[in-house]
Amino acid sequence: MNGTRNRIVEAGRELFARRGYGATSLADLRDAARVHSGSFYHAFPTKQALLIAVLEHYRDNIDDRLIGPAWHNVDDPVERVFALLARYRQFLEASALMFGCPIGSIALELREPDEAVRAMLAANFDAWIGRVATCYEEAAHRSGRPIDARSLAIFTLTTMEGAVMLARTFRDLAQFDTAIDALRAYVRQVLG
Amino acid sequence: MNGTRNRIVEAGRELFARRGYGATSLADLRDAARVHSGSFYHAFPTKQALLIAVLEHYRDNIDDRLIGPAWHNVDDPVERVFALLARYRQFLEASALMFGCPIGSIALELREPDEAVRAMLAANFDAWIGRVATCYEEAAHRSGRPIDARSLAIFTLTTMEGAVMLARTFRDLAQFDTAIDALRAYVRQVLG
DNA sequence: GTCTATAACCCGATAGAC
DNA sequence: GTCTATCGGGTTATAGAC
Repeated sequence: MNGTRNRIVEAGRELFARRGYGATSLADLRDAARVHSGSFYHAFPTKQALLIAVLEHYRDNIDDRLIGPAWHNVDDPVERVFALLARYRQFLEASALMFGCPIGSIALELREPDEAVRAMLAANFDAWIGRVATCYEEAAHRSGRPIDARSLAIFTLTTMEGAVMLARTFRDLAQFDTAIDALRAYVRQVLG
Repeated sequence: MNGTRNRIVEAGRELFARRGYGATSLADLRDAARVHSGSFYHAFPTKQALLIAVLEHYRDNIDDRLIGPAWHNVDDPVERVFALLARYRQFLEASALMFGCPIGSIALELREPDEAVRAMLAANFDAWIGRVATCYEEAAHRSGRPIDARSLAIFTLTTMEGAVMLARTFRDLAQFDTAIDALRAYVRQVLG
C-alpha cells in the first residue's frame, strides 16, 4: 500500500533530519513508521533508496513546505529572501539550536556519497537557489542596475548554511544573526 | 609510550576527516595507527575521547599547520584572509572536491554532540575567527574607518564553510569561487 | 503486502596473560 | 604498555509462511 511507503518516507524525513542518516537504524525507521521489516524491504530495496526518496520528497515539496509558508504575507522580493532565512532561524530556535537545514547536514555527513544521493542533494540546493535568484531578478528590475542574480542566490545559500553551522556549534543564535546582517548589508549594496 | 598515542591521534585526524567520525570504526583506527585493541584503550577510554584529542590537536596546531603555511609570503592583512580561503580551495581541489574543512564536517555530522566535543569544535572556530579578526583589525587601522572586525571574521567563516559545502555537493569549484568573490566585494566595501 | 525469525556481519569495549 | 581472544549487542538485509 502507498500509505505504508508514505509513512516510511515521513519517518525517514524526520529521523534523518534529527539524528542523521548513519545514526538512524532500520529499527528506528520501522518503529517510527510502524511497519515491520518485510514491509520496509517491500517498499525500498535498501536504506539508501529511502534516503533518495526522502530527498526527492524535500525537492518536490519545497514550495508547499518551505517557500510558501516563508513568503506568506511578504511581497517585496528582497524581503522574501530574508523571510526565508528567518525561517531557518526559527528551525534553529525551535530545536534548541540542534537542527537547521537537513539537506546541508546530510550533505556534509556523507563524505563520499553515491552519485544518486549527491545528485539529489544538489537538486535540492538548485531548487532553493532558483527560488532566491528569482527574487533578486525581480528586485534588480526595480533598481535598474544589471546584477548576477544567480551568483547572489548562491552566496545567500552559502551564508545561510554557514550561519546554521556556526549557530549550532556555538549554541548561539547571535552567530546566525551576525552573518545574516552582513549578507543584508551586501545585498543592499549590490541592489542599491 | 607517547609514540603510540600520537599515532592514534594522527590516524583519527586522517580518518575522521576522510570518512567522518561515525563511519570510522575502531578497527580502521587500529589498522591505520598499527596498534592493537589493548593499546588503543590504554591510551583512550573511548572512541569519543580520541575525537576530543583530535580536535585539541587541530586547535593547538592551527598556526603551524594551517595559518602559517597560508600566510607564507603574504603580508597584506586582507590578502592574508583570502590566502587562507584559497587554502581551503586547495584542500577541495586536492581531494577531488570531497573534503574541505574537517571541523565543519564533523560539526554538522554530530547532531547532539557531547558538550566536551561541541566545546572543542567551537574552540576551533574561535581560534580561526580570532586570526581572521586580527587581519581585519590591521586593515581597519589603515582605512581609518571603524569596523566590527570580529563580526566580519564570523561572516568570513560562514562564507567559507557554506562555500565548501556547496562546492562538495555540486562537485564544482565554481560554487566556491562565486561565494568567495562575493565576500571579497563585501570586504572591499566595508574596508574601503 | 505483511508477518516472524534469523542470517551474516560489524560494532565499541573488556579481560587477562605476558 | 602490548598482546590475543572474546563478550554482548547492534547492524543491514533476507527467507519463507501467511
